[in-house]
Amino acid sequence: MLASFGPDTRAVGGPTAKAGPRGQQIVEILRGAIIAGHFEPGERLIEATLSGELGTSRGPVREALRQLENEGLVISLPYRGAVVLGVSDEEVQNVLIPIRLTVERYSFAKALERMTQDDLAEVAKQVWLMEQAAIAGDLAKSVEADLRFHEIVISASGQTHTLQIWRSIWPRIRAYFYRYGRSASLEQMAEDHRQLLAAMQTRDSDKVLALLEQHIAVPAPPTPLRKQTTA
Amino acid sequence: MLASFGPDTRAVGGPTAKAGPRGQQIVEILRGAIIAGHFEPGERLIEATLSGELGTSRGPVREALRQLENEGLVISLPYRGAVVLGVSDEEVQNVLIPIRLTVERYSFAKALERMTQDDLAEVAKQVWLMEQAAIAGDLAKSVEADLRFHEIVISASGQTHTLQIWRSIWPRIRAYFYRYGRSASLEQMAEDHRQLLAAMQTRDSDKVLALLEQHIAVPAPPTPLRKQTTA
DNA sequence: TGCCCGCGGATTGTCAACTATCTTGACATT
DNA sequence: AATGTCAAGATAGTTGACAATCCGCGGGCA
Repeated sequence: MLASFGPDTRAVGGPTAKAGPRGQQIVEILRGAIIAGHFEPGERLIEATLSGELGTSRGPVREALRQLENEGLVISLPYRGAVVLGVSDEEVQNVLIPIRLTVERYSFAKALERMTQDDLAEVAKQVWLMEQAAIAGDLAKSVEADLRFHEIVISASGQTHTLQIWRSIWPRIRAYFYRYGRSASLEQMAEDHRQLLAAMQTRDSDKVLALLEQHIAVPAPPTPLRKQTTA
Repeated sequence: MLASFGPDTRAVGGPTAKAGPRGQQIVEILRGAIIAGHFEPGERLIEATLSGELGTSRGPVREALRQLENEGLVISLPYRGAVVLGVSDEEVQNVLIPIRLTVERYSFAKALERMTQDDLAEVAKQVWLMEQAAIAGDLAKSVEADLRFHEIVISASGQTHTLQIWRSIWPRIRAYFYRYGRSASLEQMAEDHRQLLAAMQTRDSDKVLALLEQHIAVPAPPTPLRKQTTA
């Protein structure tokens, strides 16, 4: 056990992780801890232990582990507990990122026809937040705005499965970049999204898709330093 | 409620669906019922009702609904229950099938380097079962062998996330083809897999990938008869 | 008439205790 | 020395009762 849950434990997912109608908070706490590297790949997560540390019963913890399993951050072995999964360079390059591209290409194209001015305003808000976070050097807030930017657009496309798949892919990619610090600069990130937003405002489909590919395509080639296996 | 669960209710997933260390059977029963169309898209699934009909408590049913949610067959609304999801032609063509292609291309290429003779023998067994099922006109058995064929190969590739993603994509595609009867003939299906197996035995990567694309690519263009929405 | 408010039913969310199953290690057997 | 067997501990799986939440509906009020 590498992580500790004090009262100051924060999910990466939100500014005030306290919000949440149920023990969904637990999902965010655990996801944050895994993505931030407070758990090592291969580490075991035991329901009873976690529920004790989080001050709740096993029910919500159980549910949280199920969701993390769907997000690919954890795998649960019957009567053995859940173990934290790693992500290999290879799978990110060959599977996760191509899938993300497929999902987002379709979503953005679809969303261009359907987004209202209000939707675009909401997207613009995230870009602004991202710029502020970049100036402040706040990685967590940048990532949060990034997440929302894409989720707003994909939601606007109105395609249930597409959104659901995106939500199951994104945390793994995020964990990968967090763990190996392979992110572009915050400024570059904000700039990418600003251009994307500008193109969306003009409803220029070709331009949007070109920017999108560029944005999602992996910023740096994999450096085969560690032989990272998935367990 | 359109479905009834008698003692003869069978999951599509296996010959003897009784097997299973836990109420995982419930997942298979419900998945089978949804895919077979015993539930209409939009129909509500209530934990208490299902647990009563299935002769168990709400816990296992709850867990089953979570898994079905990951497989995209169901979506669960807090304090409102779970509802059965539909799949649109558009999402299948533009998202689900491209993702399946990405996953399987990578898996087959990877598996070619790693599969043992025993693995290939197990694949050959599925082809044989598929041929027998085709002769007998047994759709369920054909699909079962199809499932295993691909799962064996993807497992052999040893990529955790890839396998997990495939398992979350496949049920939706299966539900789509079941609902709209868009499958190729059983004979054609068996033939596809026989050729695939033959190419794999020669470790001819180009040939395998070419056959794979052909096999997965949608057999017929979507007929825009019903405006099928996802809920 | 039209709108706000609160009450009641329906449904999931949470909990603590109980049960089934697996894993591990010690010990006997060959 | 290798292997089979059993018991104890650890862990998830299951259950039934209770709490929290949401939604619709009907009555009161301007």
